[in-house]
Amino acid sequence: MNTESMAFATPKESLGILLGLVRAEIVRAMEAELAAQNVDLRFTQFLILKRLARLGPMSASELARSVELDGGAMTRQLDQLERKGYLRRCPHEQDRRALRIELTAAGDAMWQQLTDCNERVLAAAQRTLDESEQAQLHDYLERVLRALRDKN
Amino acid sequence: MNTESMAFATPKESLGILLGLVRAEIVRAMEAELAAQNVDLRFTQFLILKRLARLGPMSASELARSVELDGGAMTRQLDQLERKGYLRRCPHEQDRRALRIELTAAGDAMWQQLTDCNERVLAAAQRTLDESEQAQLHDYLERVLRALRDKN
DNA sequence: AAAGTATATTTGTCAAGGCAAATATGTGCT
DNA sequence: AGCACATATTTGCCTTGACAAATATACTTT
Repeated sequence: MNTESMAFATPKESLGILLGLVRAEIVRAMEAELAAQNVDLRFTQFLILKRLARLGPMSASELARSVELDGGAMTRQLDQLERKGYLRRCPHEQDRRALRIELTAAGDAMWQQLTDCNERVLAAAQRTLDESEQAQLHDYLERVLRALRDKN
Repeated sequence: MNTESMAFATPKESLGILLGLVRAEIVRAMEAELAAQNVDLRFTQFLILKRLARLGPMSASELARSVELDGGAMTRQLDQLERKGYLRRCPHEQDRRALRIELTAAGDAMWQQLTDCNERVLAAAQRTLDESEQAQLHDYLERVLRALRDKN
C-alpha cells in the first residue's frame, strides 16, 4: 500500500531527522573537546576560524554563506571573535561596502591548536567507515546538497 | 605530510560543515513547502507531529529525546501544538509524573496532509541517488551516529 | 515506612540565529 | 551623470533552544 514497511526494530529515521541527530552529536563532541582544552569557543565560532584558516581572508558575507549563517548573526560572531583577538576586520580592496576578514597571529595559533582536536572528532565519528566508505558518504552528501540547491 | 590534499577545485567540506549545509537546505525546503500549503508549522513542530503519527502516543520526554530537543523547549512546543489543536496532553497511565501526548483528529488529518509534502522533499533531495545508494547513505549516517554515541 | 536518588514536567533566564529596516556602496541601463 | 536595482554590513526585534531551579512523582535501599 505504501512505500515504507514499518516492520523494523528501529523505525528507520528519515534523512532529515538523521542528519539532525548526527550533526547534534558532532557539535556536542566538538564543544566538549574545546571545553576540555579550556578554549572559550562555540561550535559556530570554531567553524568561522576554520573557514578562515583553510580558505584565507574573505568578506563577511562570503563567510556567512559558507557556514550557512545569517548576515546579522555573522556580524555579532565577528564582534566576539575580534574582541577575543582572533581576527581583524580590514577594508576590502575592491569593494568599499565589504570587509576583508582575516585571522590575526593569535587566531592562526588558535587554529593550529584546534586542528588536531577537529580531526580527532571527525575520525572518531567515521571510525567504523573505511576510506572508500568515507569518500562515498561525502559524495552522497554533496550530491544531496546539489540536488536541494538546483531545485528545478 | 598531512592526510588531506588541498588541490581540489572544491576544498572538500568537512563532515561537520557538510551535514550542517544539507540539513539547513532540507529544513528550508520543508518550511517552504509548509508555507506554500498555508500550514503554520515550523520544522520542529512538523517533526513532532511526524513522530507522534508514526510511533503513536508517548511521553513528552520520550518525544523530546527522539527529536533531540531540550525538555523545556518541548514543553513550549507542546503548548503551541496543543493551542493549535493538533495534540492533547493526557495523564500517563503508569506514571503520574508523565504525560501521554497524543494526536487529535485534527492533528492526524494535518499529518495526512503533510506526509506527501514530506516525501516529496526527501525524494527531491535524494533524486540523484538510486535506491541502493540511498540505503547506503542511510546506513553510513546511522553508523556515524552510533560511533559518536558509543564513544569509548 | 523513611530517606535518598532518579526522572518528568514546567518555568525563568540567557545566548544565538532569523528577519526586516537602515545605511553605504556597487552595477547596469539610459 | 542619473536612476533603478542589487549587495554588504550593521542594528533592533523576536523566536527558539539550552541550562538550571522548582515541583511532583517514582524507585531503591535501609
